[in-house]
Amino acid sequence: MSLRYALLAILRVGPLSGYELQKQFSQSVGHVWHAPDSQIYPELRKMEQDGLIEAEEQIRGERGRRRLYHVTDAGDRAFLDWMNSPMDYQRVRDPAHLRAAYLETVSPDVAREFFRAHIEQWERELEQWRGELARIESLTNPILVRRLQVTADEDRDATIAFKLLAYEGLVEHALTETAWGRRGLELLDRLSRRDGGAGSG
Amino acid sequence: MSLRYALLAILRVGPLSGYELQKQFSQSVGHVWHAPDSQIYPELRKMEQDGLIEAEEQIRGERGRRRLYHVTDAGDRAFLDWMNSPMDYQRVRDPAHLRAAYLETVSPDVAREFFRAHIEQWERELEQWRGELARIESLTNPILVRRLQVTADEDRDATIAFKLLAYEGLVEHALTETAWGRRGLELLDRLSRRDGGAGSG
DNA sequence: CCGTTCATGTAAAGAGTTACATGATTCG
DNA sequence: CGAATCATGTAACTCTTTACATGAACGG
Repeated sequence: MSLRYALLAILRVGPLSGYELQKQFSQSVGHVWHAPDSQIYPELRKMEQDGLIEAEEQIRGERGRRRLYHVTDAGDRAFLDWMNSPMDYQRVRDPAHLRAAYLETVSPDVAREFFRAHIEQWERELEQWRGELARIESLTNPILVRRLQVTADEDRDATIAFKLLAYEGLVEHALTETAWGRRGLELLDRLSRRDGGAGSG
Repeated sequence: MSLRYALLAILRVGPLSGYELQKQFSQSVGHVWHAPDSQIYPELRKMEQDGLIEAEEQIRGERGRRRLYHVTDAGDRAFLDWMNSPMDYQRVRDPAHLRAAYLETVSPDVAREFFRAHIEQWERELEQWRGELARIESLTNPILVRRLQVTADEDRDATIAFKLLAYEGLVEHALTETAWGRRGLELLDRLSRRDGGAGSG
């Protein structure tokens, strides 16, 4: 149910069309909460039905149309209610660590490839999140800039600080994963040395 | 789609009923991949239809029945195929970090409670995983023991080593999260000192 | 006979993924 | 006129959650 609140978080700063929202989304919150356009458009419609947002239908050219959404008071309240409610943590579901626990069933090469891919995957995420951190620090993230324009002076530091903290947490997670992947590769080295060196005789 | 393979991983060691499977599951793999019984029973039926497992229906008492499942050759192949296929990583979807990025919209007390709950949540997971690590090291995990009984001598070290590595990775993740939560609390302290101390004047 | 454990599910709804589908505007 | 971008969805499917539902065997 977080998609709705992720969308509200962005829309609260100012009105956007579904298309713009989707773009902004994939650049900012999308790094924390991915959603494809096929999920965003229907969700916006549902939010409109629930009275959380309202659309201003605009005409582009002869037949083109564009729905500019803005948050209603009810939507604002819904967002703040969510922010003030306790988190419900989902149970852990970690396919990579699940698979890692059974790597003795595959060849060393496949196991090695598994860890290599794991490291690569998390290095990609790392890059994304570090990029986002840099854009927050340098105030070049357009959404953040727009947000700061509607934020009281004394709240600006906190606004930036929380965003930095959030992305730092993600970066730390990614670093934990890449480090783990490298330990996996080291384990494979040890196991192959043992097999290759002393052998069973 | 990992549930199916998590179930196969356990069943491969030896036949179990849905009920036993569910118990074992919640004790071992369930720490990495949670599934409630209402998901396990139907999945077993589907796996049976797909020919990955077979049931031996047993009668208990007058009307009680019990389906003892075992993995077929096709099921064994399916598991190994999965293990040998590349992982498909899901996009990140992290409600806690999403929320953290917007904590400036709530009171310091609520923000503090958020981080406290985050630390508590991950300390619970930490405890689970450390317990599992201990049970692997001391060979008191019944599934692992059964597995080792059907494992060739020279593969036992690797079997244990991969399981240790998997749970160590989860432990490290949990530690990263608790550390992040504590940094969140420190940030709140700094922000409140600044507001309380210097104020805006 | 009563509580615990064993035992197996169904039904409905919600969340997310993937593939498909369409068309307008704008810039060169 | 063609390509890129703007713009908005639907449909089908899979996965997961939550709530509901039932009853037998066994130990005391």
